[in-house]
Amino acid sequence: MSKTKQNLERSKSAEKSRAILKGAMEEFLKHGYAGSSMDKVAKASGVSKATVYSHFGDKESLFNAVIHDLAQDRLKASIDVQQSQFSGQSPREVLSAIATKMITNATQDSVVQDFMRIIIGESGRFPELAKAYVNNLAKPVIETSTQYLKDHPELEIKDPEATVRIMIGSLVYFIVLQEMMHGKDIMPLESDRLINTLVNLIIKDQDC
Amino acid sequence: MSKTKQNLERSKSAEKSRAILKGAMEEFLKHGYAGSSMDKVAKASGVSKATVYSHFGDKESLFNAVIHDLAQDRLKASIDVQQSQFSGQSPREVLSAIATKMITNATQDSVVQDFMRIIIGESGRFPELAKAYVNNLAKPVIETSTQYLKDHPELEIKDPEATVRIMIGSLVYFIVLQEMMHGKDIMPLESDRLINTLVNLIIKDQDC
DNA sequence: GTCTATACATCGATAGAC
DNA sequence: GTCTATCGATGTATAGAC
Repeated sequence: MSKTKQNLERSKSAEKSRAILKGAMEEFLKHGYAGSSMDKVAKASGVSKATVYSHFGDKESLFNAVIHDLAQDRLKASIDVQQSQFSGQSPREVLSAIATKMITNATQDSVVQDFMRIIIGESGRFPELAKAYVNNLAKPVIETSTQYLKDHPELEIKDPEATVRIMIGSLVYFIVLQEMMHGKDIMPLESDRLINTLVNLIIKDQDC
Repeated sequence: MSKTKQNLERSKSAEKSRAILKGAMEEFLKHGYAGSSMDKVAKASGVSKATVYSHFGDKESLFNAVIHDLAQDRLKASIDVQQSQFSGQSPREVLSAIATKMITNATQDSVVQDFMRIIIGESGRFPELAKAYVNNLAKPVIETSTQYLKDHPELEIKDPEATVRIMIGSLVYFIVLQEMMHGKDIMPLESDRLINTLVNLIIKDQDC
């Protein structure tokens, strides 16, 4: 077999792998792990069931690959807390912008919500996947935000990491309760009220 | 059939219902909805599968009954925020006590964690169950705590409800990240640091 | 490598004896 | 009311042709 033909075959196979990963992602995000079947994954991917098994071994391995792919690529942008794009603004503006961006992203992107549902729901049966989420998504956000607070000693924040956990926790819980658990139908709350109160708590006024 | 015999039959039937509910609860909390089978539920309950169906109709109805039972009875105590038991203490002590109790309960009781996993994980496919959780568990806690802050105007809290959401959110996220998602192995944090920072944010010092 | 066809277990749900 | 036995559908996974 010629070298070009080898590469062609290899890229075709890689294409199938991506197609399977994409189909499996849709299926798992929609129906959960136990609620998904390899038959439907094969159909959604446009390949036969045997091809799915030849590429990913078994259902658990495929689920692992899907979640890791989501945690490493697809969702990195959603939680991207780049200080660079906020440079030149006051801490108050920066914190407000980060909070607004988090809530907007999670509210508009159904993949974010489905991913959080599955990663929390399966965290008991798939602890390694939960840890991958913590390492790849939660930890970077917390550490980057903590460093930002440490870089601004004029804010006089005694415990930056605990403060960041309070901020992130408030925002995540807002998304979980209002959007994912459909709480906005029952006890609505404007996100601006939460964000303003949060920023006012963290950044104390000078005149008091 | 005599009246006493009727009552005996009725109570026997009610006993079976409770046994089924208990067995189904174990099964659903451990394996999730799709991961549970009616065969295993029957085995765990000590009755035949046909009896399970004659009492609860189908799998979905049984799941509904289990979740509602958990949300209405089993978990009410875990989130019981009774001001009465905190009377006579300062607001600072009361808030610390509430936060400590929430974290302690959720950390020690695996049923609380499994319930949160399943109610969040299935909130997309069972929105009514998520709403039942909001109405029966989240809403009462938020409203009671909000009323407490309103009853203490000397704290000068501009937006009591938003403030409560921040507090509850911080605590729930701490439990989710550290315990349920196994984050304590990766990025440990003493709960006291979170609680102290939280209370200091909400209750401003007089001397500033 | 990828397909069709199939093996074998388990699923939700029910019929019929008692 | 509760059981055993069983139905048809669907589950994961694989064998064998190409």
